[in-house]
This record gives sequence, structure tokens and C-alpha cells, in this order.
Amino acid sequence: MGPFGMDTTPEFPDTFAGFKSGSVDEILGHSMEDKMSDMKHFLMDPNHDNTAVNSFLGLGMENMGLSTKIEEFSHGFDFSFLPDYGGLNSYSTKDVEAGLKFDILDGFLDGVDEVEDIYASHDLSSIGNHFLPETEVKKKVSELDGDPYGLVNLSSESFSPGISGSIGLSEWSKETVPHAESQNVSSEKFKDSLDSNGSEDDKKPLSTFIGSWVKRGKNRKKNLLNTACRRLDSSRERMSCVSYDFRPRKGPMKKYIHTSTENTFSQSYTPILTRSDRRKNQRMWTVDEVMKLVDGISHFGVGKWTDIKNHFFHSAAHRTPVDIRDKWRNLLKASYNDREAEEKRKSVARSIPKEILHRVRELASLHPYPFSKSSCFVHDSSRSRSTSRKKKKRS
DNA sequence: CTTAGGG
DNA sequence: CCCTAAG
Repeated sequence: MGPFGMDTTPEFPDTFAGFKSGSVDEILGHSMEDKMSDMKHFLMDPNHDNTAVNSFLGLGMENMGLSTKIEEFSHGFDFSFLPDYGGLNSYSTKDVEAGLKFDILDGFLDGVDEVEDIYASHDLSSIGNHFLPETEVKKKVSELDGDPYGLVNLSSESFSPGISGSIGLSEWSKETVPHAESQNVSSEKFKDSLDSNGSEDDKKPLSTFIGSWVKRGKNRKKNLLNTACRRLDSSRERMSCVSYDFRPRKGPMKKYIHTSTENTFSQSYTPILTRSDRRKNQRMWTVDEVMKLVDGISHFGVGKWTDIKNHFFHSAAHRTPVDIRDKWRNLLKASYNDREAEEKRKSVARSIPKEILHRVRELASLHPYPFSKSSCFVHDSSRSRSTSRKKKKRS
């Protein structure tokens, strides 16, 4: 019985367990110090080209340069101590490994006490003074928004800790490091999102975004804040390699109608999301992702969506556990539709390889599914017997 | 925060 | 994909 309570679960070698619970230095020995100094050199070295430094300051829009920098950066770490995940007898072993690697990297960055220590975010001016001639910084900022508010004087008091704290390096490590999934996002899509909603906002001064951002962050219930953050994240992620995005929203998304024309006092507006609005954040699931999902379910079981997300979709920041759950729901539907409409190519399952759908059905029969209730499936007599046969638990 | 469910 | 309720 593996650590996840499943027979197919891969075993983690002791070294890995030791890494998670024990001292980092014990495992890494000297190499950590070496890499640490490497990193410091990277951060301190004034000879790096402007693209890298500007992106690091979050001022550069030519952020495509950053991704390559970060890529080299992260590849500079020696991950050889990582154990082979093993046991994942199918497609996704590579991704799981990648996920673990990023986990390690994140943990490492956390280990240096947030980024403030190395980032000196409360004293951005010093970075400007040491790494770039102030005129250089000024120039870059001016290019951004014309600097109508004199933000170029990045004295420490003009940046609230809340803001600077949000510009986390660990965030970059998660979201700007190129990975398999992000290659699905073409540069055209990147340009599209810039064109579609960037034209208006880009003319506004930087300070507008900061103020708006802070306001929206503060006055909000906890639940809403979480989702808001997620949406900001996903928005930023969708911008491909944009290092930092002050844009507080993606544009006027919601239209409202009065449910009651009489009652002006009760704020009874109900948001109406048009189809295009909803598709704004929609990203097509690739066959590869579907395979990973199927793998994840076969390893962790239905309902362990956070686990599946962490181990199979770690590098895909846009797939939340809920998204994954939804996709599984749709896959089930598709698999059953496919069975009943075997030859009809108009089936929802048209783009999904048959083999995968078979696996979906297998897993569906393996794990009794919670949301099998109504609405999702059309219950007809032809299928009821086969499902009842398969509904046996496999304890 | 996680999941289940409904929209 | 979004939103919310419930644990």
C-alpha cells in the first residue's frame, strides 16, 4: 500500500521523504550554497542586459526576454538529487517530474524568506541606482505611461508593502517559466489579448492601476478575494510571459439587468454573462491534458482533484482543481454519449480519441461517481443495466 | 481551503 | 468556465 492508499501509487524514495521533512542542507550539501551564490550573482550582476533587469523590476514590457532568462536561470539548478517518481507507467511521468522540480524551486525561494530579502522591494530606488543609471529607469517608466505622476522617483514610501509583496519572484517562477502547456498559447493569442483589452488601459497612468488594484483588493470579502486573485493569476498567465500586469481587470465583463424595476434600493441586479464573456477565459483541453487527467484519476481516484492538480497539472497554472473536476464531468458525459451515438460524428466526443474514452469509461465504472445525479446524463433503459453492473465498488 | 452542484 | 454552498 503506497503513501496514497492505492496499489498503483508510486513509492517515494526515502531521500525524498527526507527532503520534505528534514533539513535542506543535509540533502543538498554544498551545492545549495553554490547555487545560492549563483543566484545572487545573477541578481546582483549589473552587466546583465536591460531586458533582464527591467523585467525583473516589472517595468519592462519586452518580457519575452525574461522567459529565456528565467529558463536559463532555473536550468542552472541541479535537480539531480530528485528521485525518479517511478511507477507512473504512462504518459505523464515527465510532467510529474517537472512539477516536483518546480515544487523544489518554489520551496527554495520560500526558504530565502520571501523575495523581499533578495529583491529589496522596499527600496526599489537602490536597485535603480546600483543596477541602472537612474535616467535609464526613468526612460523605461516613461515609455510605459508617460510618467505623469512622477513615479520614477521610486522612493521607498511610494510603494506600499502590499504592492511590492505581490510582485513575488516565486510567482514568476510559477508563471513565467516556460513549460509544456504554455506552448499551447501561441504568440498570436498573446497579441490578441493585448489588442483586445490592452488598448484602453494602456493609456492610463501606472498609478491608476495601483490605486485601483489596492482598492479592489482591500474591500472584498474573503471568498471573493480568493476567486479574484485566481482570476488575476489566470489572466496574467494567459498573457503568456508578461512578468507583471497591473491591469486590475480584463475590461467591463458583466452586463446587468434590473430584476425589479420598482425596487431601486435593493441592489437586485443579476449579472448576465454572455457567451463570449464566458469564453474569455476558456482554453481548449488538449488530448495530452485529457490523458493526464485520466492518469491522475487512475492514480488518486475520483474526487482527489487537488492531488491530481498538484501532481499532474502543476505546470498548468490555468487548470484549477475545479476545472479538472469539470472536465472529468464532461468526459463522462462524452463517453456515454459516444457509446449511444457510436457512429454519429456529431458526438461531443468527436475530438477525443476513442481509446481515452474507453479508459474514461473504465475509470467511471471503477469509481462510483458523486455527480452522476441527473442533468448530466440521460437515463435510458438501454444503459441502466450496464451501469448498474459496473456500479460495484472496488474496495 | 476543498468539493459538490448548478448555471 | 463561473459561482456558491457546505464541510
